Amino acid sequence: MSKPAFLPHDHNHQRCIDAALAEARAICQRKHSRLTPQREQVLRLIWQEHRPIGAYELLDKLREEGLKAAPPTVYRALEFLQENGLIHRIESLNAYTGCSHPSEPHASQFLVCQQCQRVAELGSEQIAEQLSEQARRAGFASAHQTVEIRGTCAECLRHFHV
Amino acid sequence: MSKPAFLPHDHNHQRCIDAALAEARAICQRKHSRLTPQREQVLRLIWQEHRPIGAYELLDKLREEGLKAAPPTVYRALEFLQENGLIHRIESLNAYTGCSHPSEPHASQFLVCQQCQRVAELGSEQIAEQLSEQARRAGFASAHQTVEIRGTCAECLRHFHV
DNA sequence: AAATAATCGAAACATTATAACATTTCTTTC
DNA sequence: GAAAGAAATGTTATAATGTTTCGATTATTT
Repeated sequence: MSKPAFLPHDHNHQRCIDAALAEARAICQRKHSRLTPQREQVLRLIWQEHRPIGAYELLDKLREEGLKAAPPTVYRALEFLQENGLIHRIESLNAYTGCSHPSEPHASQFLVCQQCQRVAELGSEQIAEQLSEQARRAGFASAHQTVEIRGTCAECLRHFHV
Repeated sequence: MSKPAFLPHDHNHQRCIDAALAEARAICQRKHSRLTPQREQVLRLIWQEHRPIGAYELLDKLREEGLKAAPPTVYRALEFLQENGLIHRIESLNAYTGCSHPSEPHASQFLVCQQCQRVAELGSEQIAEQLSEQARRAGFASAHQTVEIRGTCAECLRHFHV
């Protein structure tokens, strides 16, 4: 995978959304996973935000779009999207964000900006390896890593002199 | 700091508890932080478990010990203990665990066993450094790292052949 | 002792997540 | 294309986690 990237605040985000949805459709078709209209709608709503979005925020947006949805509706969609690698859950925020390169399995470490709330994936296999290795030295067999770094992104550093 | 350690399942845990409480009292005295009876009680209850414990579990235990406690009682104590580096919050479990070496500030990565629910601290400055460095290359200023590895500890690997 | 700050009590409320079970829709098989 | 089975969705209720607010109490300082 490529380098981590916080896109400029003013980039054309519609392109991100369109690309993400197209990629998701392709992936699900390949895997015979059923990206139903509802699931795609949730994925689109997630991508429409620039920042991780909570389950109940999603629920509100679904309702704004006319769907008669209850919490399980959202959580089921989120579960499907996670299982298919299309979104990530940010544990430290209880929120969900679109995966920026869902086509290949990858290590995922997250940079979470405290100013603008945006998230970027680091995706360093090296770090993932090293974590697994250090764990192994303690006799521990790693199954899944949660790596989230809070801080300030480059753009916010410039703007706010934090 | 020293090597990460899952102690044997059958170690004398009372010693861990006593040592942790003694160290906590010393630290708080040094810092003029007020380790009140309630706060110490919460810390003890956390150490009495071998695994991370949730806020509401703690609440139940406080009540079992005769305290008339409400959620804020617990959360305030947890906040104090965290601020003073005496406990850690495990984000992926929404639960709290005693810090195994509170006297010195340290990097903290956690190994979380899915079988026995116990947690060990990795404490690798090297990994912490590397994460900060990778973030910095993306122009990102790190403030806090959450690193949690789910998997199976050595003892559970032997016992359960997972 | 009075003033100030820190801690605690209590009630209400807010947020996040799941359980249980009925119904509908899609897919497969005949 | 009809029946059977599997997957997805609807619905209601509830569990689990976390916060706000405000008043009372206790500790510390002056």
